[in-house]
Amino acid sequence: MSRARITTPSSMGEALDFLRSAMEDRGWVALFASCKALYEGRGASESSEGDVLVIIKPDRTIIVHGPSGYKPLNWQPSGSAITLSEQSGHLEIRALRRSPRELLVLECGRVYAIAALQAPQSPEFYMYLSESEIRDVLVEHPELIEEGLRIAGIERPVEPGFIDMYGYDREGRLVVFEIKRVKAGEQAARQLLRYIEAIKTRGLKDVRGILLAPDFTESAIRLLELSGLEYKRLDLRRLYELASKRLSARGTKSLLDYMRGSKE
Amino acid sequence: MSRARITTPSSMGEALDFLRSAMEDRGWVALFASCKALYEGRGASESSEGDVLVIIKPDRTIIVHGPSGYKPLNWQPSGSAITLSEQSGHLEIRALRRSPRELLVLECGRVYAIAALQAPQSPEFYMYLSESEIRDVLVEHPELIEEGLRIAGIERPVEPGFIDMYGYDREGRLVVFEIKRVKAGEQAARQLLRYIEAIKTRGLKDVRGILLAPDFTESAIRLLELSGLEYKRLDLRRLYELASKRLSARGTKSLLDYMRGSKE
DNA sequence: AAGTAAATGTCGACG
DNA sequence: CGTCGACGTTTACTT
Repeated sequence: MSRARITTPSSMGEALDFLRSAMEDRGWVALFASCKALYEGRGASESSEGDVLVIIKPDRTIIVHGPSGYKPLNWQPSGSAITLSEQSGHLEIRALRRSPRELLVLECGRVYAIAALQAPQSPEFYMYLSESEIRDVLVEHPELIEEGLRIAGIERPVEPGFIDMYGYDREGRLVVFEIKRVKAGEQAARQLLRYIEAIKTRGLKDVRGILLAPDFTESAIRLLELSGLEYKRLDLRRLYELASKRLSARGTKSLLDYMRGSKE
Repeated sequence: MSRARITTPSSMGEALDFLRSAMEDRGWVALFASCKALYEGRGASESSEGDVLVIIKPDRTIIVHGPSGYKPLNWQPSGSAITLSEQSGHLEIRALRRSPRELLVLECGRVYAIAALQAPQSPEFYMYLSESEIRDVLVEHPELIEEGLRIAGIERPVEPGFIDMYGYDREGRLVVFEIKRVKAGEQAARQLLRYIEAIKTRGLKDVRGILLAPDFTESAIRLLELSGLEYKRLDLRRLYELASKRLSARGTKSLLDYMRGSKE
């Protein structure tokens, strides 16, 4: 049996039946129709009838797209209660959200086509780079952090856990790094602080600690400055480029290869 | 004949043909597929393979939705140049935006279902051609620009961005083309000039630059003549006729398909 | 749960 | 082509 089903329904009853069965059991629906939208909630809107693409996702997010532009004409977020019915020759789709109370009603005069997909396998979408990939790039390009830095090791076990990366600055002082792939919060700052204090209690006084992240929360910066620690913003795009180069040098096709386009 | 068409393609070639013809005349497309997404531009992202819904709107907005949430996983705004191709059993969809320079590449390993809707045929929209479609026609019909011209490549990255198209004239001189779908202004002329200067600074002196558009502003023409560049008016009606023919002739692997491949 | 800041924010208006 | 402001902003994170 196929996971995908499609139809160009010849009647509203047929369309309704198809939609009902498609929406059972985590169904996913794309519906081309001519319809009118009514919305009431935080704002209010009413549209004249026109061609739209209605998407219903497995999590019951509903999105109504017009023929142009990035933004949907109407939508209702995940978890809204969707009910289908036939009203005097029209297919009516209602999506109700409880808090805040918002209602979206679609009145479809004509249904051109419906496609449905069962039980989607979600992509493990990840943005930019993993923490270890960032670290690998920084090991090869310590100048991105500061001039004269020499990386000496990674994943070094210390009392409370593992130090992501460490090295020595141009004056020979030990520098300990904590790397975060996403915005670093107070948690990350505290983690670095613990490592630094653990090292200092072992007698090594002249230690620098630097938190590396694409961004920092206010509270993280406050704690770092209070504790005499440092932080340095990472340019993820730059890191991404270098990581791609690294990977393509190993024969893995990366986005940069696509961007290079045709070569002669 | 119905405005809507649907298919659950049994091969990538079939999917590609369906998509190509669906994208004629400001068509809409909804595509259920398992695919991997690569994006680089203002940000950068990469996803593992997973089920997504790809929407292509009549204005060439492309939106990639995952199985949950309001926000798309990836997208490219209206007017981006969308090209379709088959790459070693994968369906590849590329959407290129020039300013800011952003590229989205979708590698679909499986295509579950495609639904397409033909937009209402108001006369002005009937003649709609995207920049990439104009370029594709010109690649196959360089004689529309001048006799003896040979097109050598498209979407070539150069310092400031991407060259739309380039080739060699009957005397073997390199010719760089900038294509505009609408009336070309000073901006477009400057863009071409930047490309030409970038190439000249690399040592290649004998380069021609030609701006291609249905019309030109006075200031654009002034700048072009001042800079020793050329311009050539495009006959959109003629291009449209050829584009329609191109798309209706399916299954024929064109030069474009080879050029889109990363190497020869 | 409420408040705050970022986003590939998008989108429109205006100089 | 910039900058400014609004958005049913959404989303993630802190309090």
